[in-house]
Amino acid sequence: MAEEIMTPIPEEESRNFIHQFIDEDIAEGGRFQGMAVHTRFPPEPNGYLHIGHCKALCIDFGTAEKYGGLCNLRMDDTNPSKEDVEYVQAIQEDIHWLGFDWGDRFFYASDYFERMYQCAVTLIRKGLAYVCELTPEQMREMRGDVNAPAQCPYRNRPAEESLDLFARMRAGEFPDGSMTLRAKIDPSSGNFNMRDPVIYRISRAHHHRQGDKWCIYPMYDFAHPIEDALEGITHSLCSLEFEAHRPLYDWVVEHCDLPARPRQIEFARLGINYTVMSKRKLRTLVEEGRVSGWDDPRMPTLCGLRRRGYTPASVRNFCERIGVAKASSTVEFAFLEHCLREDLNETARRVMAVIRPVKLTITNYPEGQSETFQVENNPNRPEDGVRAITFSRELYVEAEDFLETPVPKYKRLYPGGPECRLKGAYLITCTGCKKDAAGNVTEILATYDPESRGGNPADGRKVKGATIHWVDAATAVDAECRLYDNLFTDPAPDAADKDFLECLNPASLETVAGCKVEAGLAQAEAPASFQFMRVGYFCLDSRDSRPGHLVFNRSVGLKDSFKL
RNA sequence: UGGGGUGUCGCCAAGUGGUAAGGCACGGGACUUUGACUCCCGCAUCCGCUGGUUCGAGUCCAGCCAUCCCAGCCA
Repeated sequence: MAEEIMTPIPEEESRNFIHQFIDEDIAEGGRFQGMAVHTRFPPEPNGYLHIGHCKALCIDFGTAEKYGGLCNLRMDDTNPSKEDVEYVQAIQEDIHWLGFDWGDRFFYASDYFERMYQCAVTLIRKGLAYVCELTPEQMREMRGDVNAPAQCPYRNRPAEESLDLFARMRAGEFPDGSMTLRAKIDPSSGNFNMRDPVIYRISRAHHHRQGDKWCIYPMYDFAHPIEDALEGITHSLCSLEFEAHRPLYDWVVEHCDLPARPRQIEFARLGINYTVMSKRKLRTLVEEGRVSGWDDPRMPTLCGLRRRGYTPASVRNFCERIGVAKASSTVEFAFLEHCLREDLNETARRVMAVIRPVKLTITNYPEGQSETFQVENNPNRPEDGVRAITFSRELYVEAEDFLETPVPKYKRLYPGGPECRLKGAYLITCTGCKKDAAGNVTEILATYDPESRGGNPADGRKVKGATIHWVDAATAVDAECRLYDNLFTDPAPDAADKDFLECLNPASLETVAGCKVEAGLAQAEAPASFQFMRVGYFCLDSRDSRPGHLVFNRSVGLKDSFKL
């Protein structure tokens, strides 16, 4: 039992700059010394989660776990005009699919509206907020510039007056957009977020949970730190674009008499080449019908990746391995594919299917005869068992596995070519082919060695040719395959000066009919991923579960199969 | 322009003053009942640039260059 006496190699502690900050915070003399680390994942329910959110999820949940703390799930629903319940459910499902668990800590920012309102009143009383009647245009004009501070004729409105006006804003006395509550901070700050930012606006949009209870809604910069503080969050991890908002975050934390003092730390969001990640752009693709929906297998959404055959483990592993830093980066799609291949190679069942079939006749195999072979489902996992496949005189093989005149180094079927192995069956030698009037190969002819059952030659000789996949023509089932490729042809469709719709890849979806698959595969339960002999990985479409409808990841094909 | 960030191999990314980890990609080889997988080997004399401090700098200092974000009553 050598493995029992071997001391386990400790997992390499993965550390990033966030961990360093937290270590300092909880160390003696730190901001949160001795306290438990508490984080949160705060999606706005205005779209589906994508793989970029998985990175945030890994950071939020991962950081809490690393420090033995907790991570809350919170819907950041402070802008009713963009949000919808449809997304709340989908977001939860996708997070669970990835395997993250928020326990009973599921919250809505909108549940804090009353307390946020009280915070605003507190600010007004302290002389730190005032009701402003400037129109959006006026406010923009009066925001000032480098040399000129912002101006506002209402800035010195007495607290009593603002208190009254703010209460009447809430009561619905004023039309949308006519007034705002502004924080009184610094009209001449170089950071425009601090030039008396709006913290409440009037909007009569219907809220998906609060209904029409409110007609004033808090702005993100005001609401978020309050949400965090109320939940006892110690570390509020978010993406880089909020960096310039941190002074405001801290200002709210300091002046609203909150029960906790959370700290915001920013990290670079995920970018992947050949794809777009912004919700706005993904929404455009859906709304313009460029894809079939948020769960189109070409989308980087979690539901899309799921239909494409990605496993939760592969997506999470990808997000763990790309690291966490502050330098904005664009990870190569190839790395995501690698993570999927790595997982599927270990866990996926192997199965045979022929995408572009050509008949192969074993001329010396008795007509009418048939036999059954037992083949392993996964050579890496014997516990996955075996399945039975039938074999007879007429088979189908991949059209690209035959060439009438071979190219250099070709080691598959061609007249006079090397002995090849039909995976799990017999050794065969190509003797010729039949063609139609147009010269297309319609049938490949070969002879087999009866003394090589299971692919093992009786004399133990080495096989020079390749091992190729096949299906029995008598029992194969017709299937339709959808082959997916990158949605964009341009590596950087997200680039600022580009119209990302112009970069769409017209060949991102190819439907191939007339594929031949093992009978068992066509009956399998969706969703499941399979490794497809030599050509790639595919899964049964989890949405369209009709037998024989396969999603094939062309771009996640087994690497480097012989190219003609 | 003002404010806030970032610049280490084609792509991520370690590195916290002592002489450039790792992964992906790529190239070569071995092995192989998936031309896959696996396994070996190779792949930054150099860390945006220029100076400076130091016995010694990717790591400290100064200047410069590049690039990203903000300047919504979005988040």
